[in-house]
Amino acid sequence: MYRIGDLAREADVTVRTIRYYEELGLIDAPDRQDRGQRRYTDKDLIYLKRIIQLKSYGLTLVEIKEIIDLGQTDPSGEKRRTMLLKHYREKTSDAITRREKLDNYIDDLQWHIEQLESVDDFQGCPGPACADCKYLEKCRFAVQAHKD
Amino acid sequence: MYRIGDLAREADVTVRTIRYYEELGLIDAPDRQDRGQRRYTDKDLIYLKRIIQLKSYGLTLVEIKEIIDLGQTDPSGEKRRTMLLKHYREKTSDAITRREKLDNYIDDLQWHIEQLESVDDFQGCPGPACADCKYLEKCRFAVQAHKD
DNA sequence: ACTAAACCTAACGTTATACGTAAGGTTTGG
DNA sequence: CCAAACCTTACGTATAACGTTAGGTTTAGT
Repeated sequence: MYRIGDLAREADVTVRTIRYYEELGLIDAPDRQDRGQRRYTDKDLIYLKRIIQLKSYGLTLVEIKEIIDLGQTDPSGEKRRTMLLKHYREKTSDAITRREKLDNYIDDLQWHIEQLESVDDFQGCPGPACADCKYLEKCRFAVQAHKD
Repeated sequence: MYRIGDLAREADVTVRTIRYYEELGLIDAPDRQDRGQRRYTDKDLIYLKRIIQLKSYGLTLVEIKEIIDLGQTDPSGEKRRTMLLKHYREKTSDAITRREKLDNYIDDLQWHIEQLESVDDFQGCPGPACADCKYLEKCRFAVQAHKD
């Protein structure tokens, strides 16, 4: 049994954060001892840590709630399972999209680094130096690609 | 020569956005015709598109400004080149870190999907069903890994 | 020469996220 | 018994990236 302060320490968040998550419905309102203080179990700690982990993946609290809510209702329906799957697959493809963008970004930085290391007049960019820049194609592509 | 509205259309942003970027120092204040309207060149358009591209990579306007500022000063110093390289390398490793997190997230979603597809009592999770869940290890790891 | 559309500056407003913080009172544990 | 930890309510905060008036000026086409 943890008191709220203990739970906060274990999960490395503030007490306010825990109450806030409860308010949002991210975690269940726990059992209360006699006259009112919250008491948590290990299971609660695991849930909380999962939330924090999802946050570290870049999800917002609202998105996390969506995921949690899907898992909460209707203890065994097949429809529900299907919905969950659909939802997870959407999340996955969103994430993959973001990943592709990140890859582009890293690639972009990469050739800028290469360019900096190899090009002489690295400050005249873009400018006359473009004429014989060996990264010209990537550069143009990078800019043009934005047009969709 | 573009007027601000033309530039906005070409880059698919609003006029306000362009003025705002100028305010932040992301783009140069362009030459003004006689009595005050902004006139832009193709070079300006390229700059603007590059900014938009960097935004699409998930950078904030402040981060974009940092990158731009580095490229602005001191037209030929070697120190500057070194700094730029350092900065770009930092950005790269930040991005790689983010990509790793994204990968974890995708992986996480992936086995949740697999679990949903194969586990019977997918709602008793976590709970007694954990005892013979074949994803137990990943699950525990996912939660524990958060401790750092 | 006229006029509607486009432009100008200045400055306040907006939406969203994720809590922080203060106030005033109650519970708990050593 | 008392300080530390807890409780609720509710207002405050910070940042981001523009949106939106308001009130006036410029420009381009007829």
